[in-house]
Amino acid sequence: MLTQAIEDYLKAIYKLQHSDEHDGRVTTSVIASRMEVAAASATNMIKKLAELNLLMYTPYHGVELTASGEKIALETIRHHRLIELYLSQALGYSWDQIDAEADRLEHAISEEFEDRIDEALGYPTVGAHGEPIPTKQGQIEHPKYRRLSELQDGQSAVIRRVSDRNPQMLRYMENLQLRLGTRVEVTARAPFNGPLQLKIDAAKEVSLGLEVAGSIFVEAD
Amino acid sequence: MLTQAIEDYLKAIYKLQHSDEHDGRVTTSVIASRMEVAAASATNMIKKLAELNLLMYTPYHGVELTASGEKIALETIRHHRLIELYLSQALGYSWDQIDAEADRLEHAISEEFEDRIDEALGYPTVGAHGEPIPTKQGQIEHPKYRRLSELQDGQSAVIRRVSDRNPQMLRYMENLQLRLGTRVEVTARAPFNGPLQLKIDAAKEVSLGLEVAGSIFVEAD
DNA sequence: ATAGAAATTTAGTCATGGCTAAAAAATTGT
DNA sequence: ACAATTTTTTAGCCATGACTAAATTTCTAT
Repeated sequence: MLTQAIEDYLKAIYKLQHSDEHDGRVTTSVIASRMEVAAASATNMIKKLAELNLLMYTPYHGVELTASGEKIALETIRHHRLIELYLSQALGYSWDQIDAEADRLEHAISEEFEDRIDEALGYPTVGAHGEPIPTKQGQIEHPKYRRLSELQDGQSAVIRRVSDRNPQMLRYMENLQLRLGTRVEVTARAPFNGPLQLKIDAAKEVSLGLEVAGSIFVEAD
Repeated sequence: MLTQAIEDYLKAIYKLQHSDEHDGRVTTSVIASRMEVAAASATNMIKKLAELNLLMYTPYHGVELTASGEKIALETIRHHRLIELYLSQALGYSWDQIDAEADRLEHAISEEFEDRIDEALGYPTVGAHGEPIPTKQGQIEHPKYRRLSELQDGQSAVIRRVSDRNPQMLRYMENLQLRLGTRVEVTARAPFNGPLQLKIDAAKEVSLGLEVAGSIFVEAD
C-alpha cells in the first residue's frame, strides 16, 4: 500500500527533478532537506522506494523516478492542487493558508472526492498559485515563465504563478495585491541587487525586494 | 500528540458508552470488535489511553472516558458529522458514501476548516443521518427517538435519524425514499417478527424487514 | 595525487500500533 | 462449589519511519 510518507517523498522528488536548481541531479541530501528529515532517513526511504520500483537509485549519485513513481507523484500533486484551489474558491481560504491544509488532505481524499471538487471547480487546469494541475491521466504542462526579478527596467508583464514555499511571503504578496493576472511594470531597478520599483495594475507603486520578485513568475509582453 | 488511532478509539468508546446495548459497560472485547482489531491490540491501546488520562481503566472490567477523553471524542465526532453533512450538501454525496470518506478526513482537517464548513452549512445542529452535532464547546443533545420497528400498527411518525453503520442498508433506504423528515405510517405488522407494512409520505407502500426498521429512528405523533 | 572536507550509507535505536500464542482472571452451568 | 468456557492480559514479534553515531565514499583544493 501507498503510505502517506511514500506519497510525500515521491511528490518532493518529482518537484526537485523539475526544478531549475540542482541541475537535474536529485541527491539524498537535497531530498532530506526538502523533507526536513535526517539524511539517513532519506536514504532508508529511497531504498524502500527503489525496492518498490518507484525510482531508480544509484547509491551516492542520486535518484530518478520511474514511470510508476512519477504517476503516483502526479496523482498526489493533482490532489494537492485541486484541494488548494477548492479551499480558496469554495471556502474562502487565503493564499498563505491553503498549502498546509492541502498537505494533510491530499492523502485522505478518495477518487470520488477528487472528481467532485474537479467538477465543482469547472475542471481547472491551473492551481491557486498558478501551478499547472496534472490531468487524471498524468499529463502536465510546464510553461516557461520568467521571474519578475529578471525583467528589465520599463518592462511590463502579467503575473502567472507564484512560489508557494513561504506562507509569510504569500501573505505579503496578497497584501500588495500581487495576484494571478495582475499586471505589473518595472519602473526602476536599484543597483547592487537592490529592490525594484513596481507599478501594480497601472496604479500604486511599491518597492519590491529581489527575493520576493524572484518568487513571482510572469508572462512578459 | 493525538494520533489518528487515539482519536478513533476515543470516538468508538464514546459511542459505545452511549449506545443502548452493552448496558453501559464498555469492555475490551466490545472495543476490539468495534475497532476490528484483536483483543490484545485493544488492551494495549486502552493502557495507553489510561496512561494519557483519557479514560479510567479497571483491568478485566472495562473502561470509562475521563472529561478530557470525552472532549477529544466529541471534537472528533463533530468533525466527522460536519464533514459528512458538507459532503452530502455541498458535494452531492449519497448517504452511503459519506461515512467512509469522513472517517479519513476527520483526522486531517484543521480548526479553520471545521469553522469554514460549519459556516458554509449555516451552523447545523444535526448531521446527515440525523445525529446531533456536538458544539465546539463539546455540548451535545441525546434526543430519545423510538425505533420504527417499535411502532404499533396504525401509528404514524416522522424519520429523525438513521443508523449509519451499514452503507448497503443506507442505499436501500435512500432508494425507498426513506429520508430525514419523511413521514411514515405502519399499516400492518406481520406476526412472528415478520416485516411491517409501511406507507411512505402518504404515497407508496412497502414491506420493510425488522432489521431495517430497527435502524430507523422516528418521532411518533 | 592526495589530504581534508563533505556527502552518503550502514548499524543500531526508538515509538507507534498492529499481530499471535500462552497465561491468568472472570463467568457460566450443573 | 467448582470445572469448563470465555474473556482479558501478558509476552514477544513485526513493519513503518523517524533518529544518532560511525563508517565509507566522493568531492575539492592544493
